Amino acid sequence: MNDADEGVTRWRRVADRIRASIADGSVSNQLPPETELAERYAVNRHTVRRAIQSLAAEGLLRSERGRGTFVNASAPRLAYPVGLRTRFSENVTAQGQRPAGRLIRSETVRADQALAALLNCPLGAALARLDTLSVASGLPLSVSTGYFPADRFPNIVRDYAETGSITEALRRHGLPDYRRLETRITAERVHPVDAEHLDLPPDSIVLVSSAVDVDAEDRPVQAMRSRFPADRMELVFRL
Amino acid sequence: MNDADEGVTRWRRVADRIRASIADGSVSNQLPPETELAERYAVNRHTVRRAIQSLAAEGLLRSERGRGTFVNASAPRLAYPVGLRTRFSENVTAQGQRPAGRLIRSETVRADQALAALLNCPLGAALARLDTLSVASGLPLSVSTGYFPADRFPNIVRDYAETGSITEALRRHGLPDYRRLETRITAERVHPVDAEHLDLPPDSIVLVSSAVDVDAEDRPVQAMRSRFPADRMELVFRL
DNA sequence: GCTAATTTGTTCGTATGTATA
DNA sequence: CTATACATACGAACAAATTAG
Repeated sequence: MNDADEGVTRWRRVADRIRASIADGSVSNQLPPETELAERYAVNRHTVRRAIQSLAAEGLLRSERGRGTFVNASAPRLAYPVGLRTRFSENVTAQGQRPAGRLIRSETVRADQALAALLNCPLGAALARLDTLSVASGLPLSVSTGYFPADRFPNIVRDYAETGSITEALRRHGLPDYRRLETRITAERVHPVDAEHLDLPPDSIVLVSSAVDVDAEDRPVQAMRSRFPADRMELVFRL
Repeated sequence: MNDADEGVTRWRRVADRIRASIADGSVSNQLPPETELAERYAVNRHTVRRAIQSLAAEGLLRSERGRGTFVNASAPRLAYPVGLRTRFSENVTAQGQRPAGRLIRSETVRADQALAALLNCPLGAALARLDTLSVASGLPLSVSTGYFPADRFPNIVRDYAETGSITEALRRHGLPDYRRLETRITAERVHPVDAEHLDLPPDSIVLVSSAVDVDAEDRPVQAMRSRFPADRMELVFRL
């Protein structure tokens, strides 16, 4: 406890030394066991664990029970273009992937204040809620919750289940085209249910995209809220 | 600890009970002390701390040394419009806030592969790197790292330091206007240095916006990478 | 396929430091 | 100044998952 203490806690100093050993390449893939690190840095195993936890929270490390602690390989993110005519299937096929949409859940709900405002419909109006999972080449890319006016799109659930495509389901209701009005982006920790569908660890980060699509007459068609794995995806806006 | 164990760890069960006590309103502001919770749930104080840590990571709780543990009030996110002519100062003033930009750090670097491609300049070209902090009404909104061709904007650092505005600094170099070419959005855990500047807990989430601005002749003016606190901000794209 | 060793995860106990009321 | 409350740190033991033999 006497060496250049500087008021920095031990676990931070351990974390810094681990970070440095990765930066200078002396550790590239797997870290030594916690017990060994504890001995090397002359601290308790708990202190090492606290340091590793901190680095894992930054995304630098990843611990696997029974196996060890590993340096995270940072794979390039998949670019997902968002624009006036955002279509999932077009985006994916443009990158040489096989798209697929699967219905997770559906129900009919009443429009609350927020949904009524977004969809420009009366409070309490019947809405079809569709929870869908988008997959490209076996890798889950997003889970989306979409709300559609039930009177205008009575068979949206069946049509989506049959085609796996919102675009196609809407076309069957006589809507040849629609466009994106506005997209709001934020990020948060993944909801446990979404983590299951997206095959993500429970402390992962998701990009949350909230958007409204409108038809040619500017009437709202759907309000949707999509969650993307932040470490696999990048949303690209070209203006 | 024999009741319906289900193989769920104790700290998770404690976390669930705390979450429930918040959801049903029996705890609205401050949590009881850790020692009291430990006694109430018949577990060690460490187990309570592990549960609280988990809920804090979700953003539900916030611990303050010497004071206690509090339920986080979820404030509505500040909307930050992004478009062809994204200007920090205009965005902020439009919402009745007082904008301010402060220079954190600056240096001259050589363009690596990625920067050369973004800025359409030779590999190894001199670039001015500016790290800036944007604040509105005392609340830090973003940290940005911008790269500018050093030959074209020799005094960018001084001009920014004097004006606190990139727009104004570029104007002084004879560039009356510029526009946003493309914006790429993803999210990640905050870097410790950024956490300091943004006044964020070390495990927070930041939205990362990577963009290139170009002049009227489509020549790249700056490549920038901005980090926004995800729990305070929402990026809005209107197309 | 089974067992033992390895490695991370959880839980207790105890003590001390540091910020706040 | 004292009491309270969260933060750090050590030690010990066992559980759970994986790997090696």
